[in-house]
Amino acid sequence: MKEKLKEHIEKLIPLTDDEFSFVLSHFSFEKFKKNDFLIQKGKNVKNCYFIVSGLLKLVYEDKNGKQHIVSFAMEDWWESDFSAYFTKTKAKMSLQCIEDTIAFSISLKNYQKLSTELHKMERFFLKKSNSGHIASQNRILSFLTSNAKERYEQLLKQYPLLFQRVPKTLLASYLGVSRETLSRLSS
Amino acid sequence: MKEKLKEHIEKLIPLTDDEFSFVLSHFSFEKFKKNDFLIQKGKNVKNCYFIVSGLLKLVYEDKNGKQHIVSFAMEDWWESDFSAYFTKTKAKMSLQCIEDTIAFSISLKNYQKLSTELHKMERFFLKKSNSGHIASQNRILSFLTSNAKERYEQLLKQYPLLFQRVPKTLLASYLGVSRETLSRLSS
DNA sequence: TTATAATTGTGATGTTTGTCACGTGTGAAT
DNA sequence: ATTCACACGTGACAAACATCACAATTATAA
Repeated sequence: MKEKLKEHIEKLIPLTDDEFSFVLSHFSFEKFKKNDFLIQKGKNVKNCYFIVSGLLKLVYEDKNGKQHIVSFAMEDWWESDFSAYFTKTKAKMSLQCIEDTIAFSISLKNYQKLSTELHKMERFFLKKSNSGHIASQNRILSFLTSNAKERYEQLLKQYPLLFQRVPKTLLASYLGVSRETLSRLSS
Repeated sequence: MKEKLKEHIEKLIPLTDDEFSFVLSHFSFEKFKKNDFLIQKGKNVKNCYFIVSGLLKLVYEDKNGKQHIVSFAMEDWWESDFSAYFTKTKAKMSLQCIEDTIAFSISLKNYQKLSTELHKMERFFLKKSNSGHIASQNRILSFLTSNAKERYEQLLKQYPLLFQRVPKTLLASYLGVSRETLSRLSS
């Protein structure tokens, strides 16, 4: 488990063993069951999570109670309701397990402490944040340039495994189309 | 001009005068005319820009030659083709002036140097990147939860001034609808 | 000024997508 | 074994949106 986190960080920033021990001391290790909530809308967001294994959905519920999937979170991903996390406000979204999940969590206090005390980690978080931003921009682009069918095919290509792991309803919700339309696209 | 940048940074991170001088030495000051390109697709992306005044569009051109607006950039914004900038690859998007524009630019080398040598600035960039990520996620949410008319009204509410400054065609391209549909929404 | 291009609105029409409804199959729980 | 929730497909219809075409107005440049 520790190795997973270490290898992940070292893809961007090499760390000595002592440095990694220091890093690790800022995290907690947590296990969750299918359907558990890591973040619940309306509540405080204590942590940001690094997913070791499992699968989650970051979900926004609109005024009509309809659920929209902002993101799937899987192995090697960092996820949270970042807006609520960083500004210490109530969650606007929920983060819920689609499968049993193992994760490391870090509180905002520890995130800031770690950033300050180990410069390398601030650099790591910066790089991660930049790639998150770029990934979101690409998703925006897919909405601008592609119709439902094309977005569906892009998703298939990018995450072929996702297909067998999550119900089509959730894929539809991620793609921004109705369940029925997605069903007709597959045929 | 300098004051604009200083005030902007100090909204997040206080700086001494000496520190700000040091920061400033990493930037260049540039002026652009309407229709000028700051970034051109297919070319290298030398800089990230802080917009002092003016208005720009970050545009992606699809395989059919159709243009899609990923973002408008205006006063107090940071903009670039971040993916190409950070990975030193060719631009997939263009950044072009809609109006005459004044900006500070910073090269990747100086961005990294500044981050390393003045810890505060790495923290500043991290905060900026986080808010950029959050803003993009909100835009994704607007595609998931809202139809063209609602997205149009949200845009109006968020940037009322934009309306008089840019042709409707560009607004339509930002919203992901056709020019004609947008025109009919307004009435 | 004059010519030319860009911007905007609007009608007609077709495509895409959403919604409602129904049926079937599957798996989990009692 | 039976019940019940969930997942999935599909038909019928309505709504949203795109595309093509044309006209009028407003910049812009020669």
